[in-house]
Amino acid sequence: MRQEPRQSDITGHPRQTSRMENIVRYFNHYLPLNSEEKEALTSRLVQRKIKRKQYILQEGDICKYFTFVLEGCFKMYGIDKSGAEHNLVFTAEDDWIADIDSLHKEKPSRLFIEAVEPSTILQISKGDLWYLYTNYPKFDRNFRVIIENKYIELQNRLLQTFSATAYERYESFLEQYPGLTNRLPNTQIASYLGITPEFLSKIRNAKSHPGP
Amino acid sequence: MRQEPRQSDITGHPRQTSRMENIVRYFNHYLPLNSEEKEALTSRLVQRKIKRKQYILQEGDICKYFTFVLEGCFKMYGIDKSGAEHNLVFTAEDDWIADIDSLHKEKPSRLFIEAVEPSTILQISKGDLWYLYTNYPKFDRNFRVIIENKYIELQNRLLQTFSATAYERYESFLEQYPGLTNRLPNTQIASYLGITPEFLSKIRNAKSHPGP
DNA sequence: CGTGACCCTTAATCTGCATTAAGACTATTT
DNA sequence: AAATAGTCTTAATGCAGATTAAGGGTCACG
Repeated sequence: MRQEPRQSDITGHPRQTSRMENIVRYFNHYLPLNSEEKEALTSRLVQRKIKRKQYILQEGDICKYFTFVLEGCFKMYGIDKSGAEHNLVFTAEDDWIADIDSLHKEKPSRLFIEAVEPSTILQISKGDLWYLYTNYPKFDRNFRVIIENKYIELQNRLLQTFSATAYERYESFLEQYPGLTNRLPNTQIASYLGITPEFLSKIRNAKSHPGP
Repeated sequence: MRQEPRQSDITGHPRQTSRMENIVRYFNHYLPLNSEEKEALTSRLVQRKIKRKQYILQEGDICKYFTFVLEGCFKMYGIDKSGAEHNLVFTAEDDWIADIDSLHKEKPSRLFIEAVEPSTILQISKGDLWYLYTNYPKFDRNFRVIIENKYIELQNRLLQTFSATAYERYESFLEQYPGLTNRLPNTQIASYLGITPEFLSKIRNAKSHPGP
């Protein structure tokens, strides 16, 4: 049913060269950085390649980095006491991911952040980020806006969770993340929607064979 | 069952005097303001008294203000297509409330913000807030941290919603908001927990008469 | 190229919570 | 002080989605 080859298949062998320009371009959507700020930022970023299923944060660890995704896709999830995973967010290209609670308060995280595809990321440590905040106020501004947008996303998600059925939430997911639908297995989408894969299967079936 | 008199009963006739010093004290928990910043902030705040059940934001309106609660309590909620309310957050003394989505993008809100007690608030308009951001970088910083904390709160709430039963969520609510338990009717708490008042009643009953 | 680790689906059964209804109690308004 | 509107509880019935089980498909990797 998954028609298109995955991103990683298209790309072939990703080059090992630095791709800091992507993050600079990203900031142009907010308050663009001048050359001094660019240098301050890029000199503090570390580029890493992450394999599928590799963690960049595990439960119990303290989140040390704010991570920018250049390529690939991550899920951030918690595990309940019966062992089931619950996806809080997906994060793909040109987006940030971190457990802000753990990062800020330097307390052990209750979450995992795991690559669902082979990925390339840029990471900045908390200390370096704080340095940028203190010395270049524009970063305070830019990250304020980034967090605000993430807050809005979560707020809409929470409202949906309370006020819509699983079927409606699935429809919304398809509209909101058309790019991710073909990249993620249904088990992951089900976990994001707060239902079981079996029930998602039922929903998809009902959708393609609508009753009288 | 509600033993203690409400805040408003204790206070009697609240004075009409300005209480800007509360918000200045609040900012001391973040980056404290110097006298110029205090003046810039307080000269842009408007103090208002709000009656119980009065709205400061209604669905369809554009959210114009960031609101600081001096006294009283508000709920922010959405209404689903069958007319049921779903509380996203409660906001009491020394906390901020706004529909950030509507405020930022100047689009009609899908939410209501309503006083659940007679309240006193301070409001700053979007334009004035943007002025502060632009001219006093400390406000970028302080509001970044405020939003981050609100993001953390929502993230924890979403995780709980997915991974805990209604009974467990009720227990958490009691732990996390002991001060609000006696101030809010159970209908409002049920709406926050994502259940009906009837089922909350059942939970409370099971809690006080635990089976064998 | 085979074998195990996922993944997808169907179907039967089960359950947490909703819905509906109704009565008692309690605030708030007049 | 009465009228009204909101609140709390109990109980019967209903349903969305979980659980369990099982069969078949597909992909990664030795």
